[in-house]
Amino acid sequence: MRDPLLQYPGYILRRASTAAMAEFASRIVVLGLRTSEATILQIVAENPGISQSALGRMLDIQRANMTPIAARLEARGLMRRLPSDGRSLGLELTEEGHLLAEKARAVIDAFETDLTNRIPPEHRDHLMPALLALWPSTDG
Amino acid sequence: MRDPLLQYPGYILRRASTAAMAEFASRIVVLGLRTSEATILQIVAENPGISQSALGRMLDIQRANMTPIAARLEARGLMRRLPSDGRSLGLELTEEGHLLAEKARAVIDAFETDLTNRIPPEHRDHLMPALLALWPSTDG
DNA sequence: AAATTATGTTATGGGCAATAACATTCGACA
DNA sequence: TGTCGAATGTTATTGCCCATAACATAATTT
Repeated sequence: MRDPLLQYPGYILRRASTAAMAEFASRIVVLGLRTSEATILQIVAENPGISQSALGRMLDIQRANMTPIAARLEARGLMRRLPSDGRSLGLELTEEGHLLAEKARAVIDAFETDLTNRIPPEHRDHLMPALLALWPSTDG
Repeated sequence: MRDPLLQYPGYILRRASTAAMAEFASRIVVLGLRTSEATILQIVAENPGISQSALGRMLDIQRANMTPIAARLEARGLMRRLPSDGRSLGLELTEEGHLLAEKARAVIDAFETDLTNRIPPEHRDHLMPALLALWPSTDG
């Protein structure tokens, strides 16, 4: 019963991420949100007027996949989509959206704190820079 | 255009993992394998006779999801499923399965080496223990 | 012997990502 | 100014991975 892949950082990264994402999903679903939706609320709250495309580029979500997410948030009354030029849609949260974004932020904060506390202190400060080095950010 | 979540390790973990998994998938697909299949070939090669259930427990893949994966690998002539009790199926690779597992292993090695090389040396040794601490391994 | 647990299977659905094709609009440039 | 390429949003479709429920069968426990 030996796992020959346990020595590999990419493999551990995948396993750890899957587990963490599942845990977060179970925490955020109580607000009626998916992971992607909770993230988008945070970004739009911080960047009012951002276009769907720009949002997608920040989050590595393609235009085609952003459309139904944004439409869903708008249909729930959490977000407005205002034409900025003739082709772009500028996004901003409604009052209700801001309230839910704040609640989501609290869930995120609690989750991230728990996660951080699980890391042995001597490794804690190294995780972020190591992960950021793996992640070919937006400029790929 | 500011991402307020960039300070959070769980968020970075998700983004980095998604990107890394996509890169690996694109490398392994040239062997006609999915990520999960490549992993399973490695585990079964190292643990001949392991049951579907035990394999699933090692990989956090549920029985119900293991069935079609194992059936597919068997149908491709890469793996045999031999009844060990009346209810368990013991897994072992065919000759062809071993050959493909070795090729997959080479792809994995190259990928993991590339990944490791991206990490600044001073952070390199901290990534694995930090991730392992996040990952509630098998004993939950 | 009976009750519980374990294994494998089938069916079904959700979430996230990728691709192709399309219509519209903006911008660059001759 | 008119044209052409690029950008934006949309629809439709597909694939991969994970989750749950229900079931039949076999092993284990009591």
